[in-house]
Amino acid sequence: MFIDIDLSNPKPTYLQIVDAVRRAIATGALEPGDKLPTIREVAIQARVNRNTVSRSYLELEHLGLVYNRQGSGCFVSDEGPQRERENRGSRIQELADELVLEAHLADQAVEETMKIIQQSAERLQNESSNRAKGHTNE
Amino acid sequence: MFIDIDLSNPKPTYLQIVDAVRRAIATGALEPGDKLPTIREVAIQARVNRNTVSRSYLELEHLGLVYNRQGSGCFVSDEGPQRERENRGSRIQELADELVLEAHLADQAVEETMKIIQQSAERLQNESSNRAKGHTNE
Amino acid sequence: MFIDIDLSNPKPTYLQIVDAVRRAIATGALEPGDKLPTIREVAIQARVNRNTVSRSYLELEHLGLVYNRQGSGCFVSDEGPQRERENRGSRIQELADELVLEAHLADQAVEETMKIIQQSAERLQNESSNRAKGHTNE
Amino acid sequence: MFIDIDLSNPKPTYLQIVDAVRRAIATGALEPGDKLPTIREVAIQARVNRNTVSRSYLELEHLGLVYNRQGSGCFVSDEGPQRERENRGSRIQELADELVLEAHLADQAVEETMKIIQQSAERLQNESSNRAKGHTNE
DNA sequence: GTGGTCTAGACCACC
DNA sequence: GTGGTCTAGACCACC
Repeated sequence: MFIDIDLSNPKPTYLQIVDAVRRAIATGALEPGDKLPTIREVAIQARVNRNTVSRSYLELEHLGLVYNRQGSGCFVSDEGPQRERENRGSRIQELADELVLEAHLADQAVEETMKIIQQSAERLQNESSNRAKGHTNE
Repeated sequence: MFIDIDLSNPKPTYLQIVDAVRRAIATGALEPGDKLPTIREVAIQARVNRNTVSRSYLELEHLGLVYNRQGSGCFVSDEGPQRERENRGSRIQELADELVLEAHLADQAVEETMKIIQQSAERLQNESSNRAKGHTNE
Repeated sequence: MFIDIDLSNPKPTYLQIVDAVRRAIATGALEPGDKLPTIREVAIQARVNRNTVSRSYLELEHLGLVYNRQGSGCFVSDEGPQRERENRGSRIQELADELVLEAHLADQAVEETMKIIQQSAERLQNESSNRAKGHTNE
Repeated sequence: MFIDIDLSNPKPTYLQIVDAVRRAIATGALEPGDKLPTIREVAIQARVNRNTVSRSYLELEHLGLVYNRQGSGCFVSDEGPQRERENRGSRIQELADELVLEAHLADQAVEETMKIIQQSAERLQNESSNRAKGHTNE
């Protein structure tokens, strides 16, 4: 699990780490019982302060996705993948509602919003395939 | 500029006021240099405490949309309309990107996401027309 | 009196106009009884909204430097130059105190602060002489 | 981090708290990811209302120095120390430029401005040492 | 009259 | 327990 921190991203660093782990759990890259990289390892790899990673792991524990065992590390909980699916469904609804509201306030037609979604999806598609190629060549 | 506070709305009161002003700036109802209603006026009209309105105006100042002048009032800044457009445009883009990412991680087809958007827009439409009827019957 | 608005300047536009007029009064370019350019003229020349200029003139009246006469225009008050001198003395003290405090908080030696003041003064000197040349060639 | 509120200081209490935290970040006493004392703790220690501290923490979040997490606490952001340096550096430059301009308009020689800075610095020095003695005698 | 600050006390959401 | 929001009421600075 490589975590790529984008400092220009307005999203706080610790949440970017949380998202990366959630994604790994959602896709099955991390399964129940799997050990996450140590805080120290993530800090070095992502070039952030250890405190920040510690904060991310605490957040993940609060979400019920992992459990931290002092001395041994951080592990994906048995309920992790299921919780992650549940969290995500309501998150999607929230985002959709807020997006529709903002678009409405900007006097944007629903069709225009749909177009932005479509373009965003294509961009994600391209990035994914590029990343796949990049990783192959590493 | 009439501000209608919806107490059943989970969005905090002070943010509902912020949104109302942002909308007025976005639509051109409020132009650079225009004076906003005084904090006391808004408090009475919207039936909220003066402190709550004060917090909204502070937030609007932090967004660079207005400036508050002790002894004179609150005025739309020259950069207000432009900032508002920028803020809103980038906010919509951010939301769309995050929505698409979450949908992708949930293995949701783009068509499904579109459907959720469509339903959310219809729900907003219904709420708006119900609110309009309510005002007519008052 | 040419007013040059710098939109990239964090200082609000209306305050930039206020400062320009104060400067003109301080230097004697505007004397008691002199008529200021009309709001409309300043708005066109400085490329800002008329509301903004209106706000600046109101502020100048509050400072006791000018008086606005509906239908005839805005004039420098008799007490203008003196009030301006008084305002400026206390303003300099305020700025010096805040500068020293910020420098202290940044662990900056007084000598370093002095150097910054010196450089700023030289920069102002250069700008002034350049502007003088520019105006000669106009 | 002990926060000493000076009730005789014209600077608002909530800004005195903001300054104390900024200082801690500037000096490295608080590092990215570090948890600030809770709002309740600061309120008790500094003998101010919880709302006042809450306002300070909100301001610090607007400055991009910390992030507040409901249920967890307030943490220094990864970009905190850098933002703090930038904010302070540009603030000092702004103040110096404005001071020099005001002094110039008042026909004040640079030497005179320097003297005012020097006196202000000595006054601050005396206040600090008096405050230090006060604490020793408590 | 205008916005700015502060307290006391309450209730809330998330944890 | 943590921060977030809100009210009621007070006093202030600047106007």
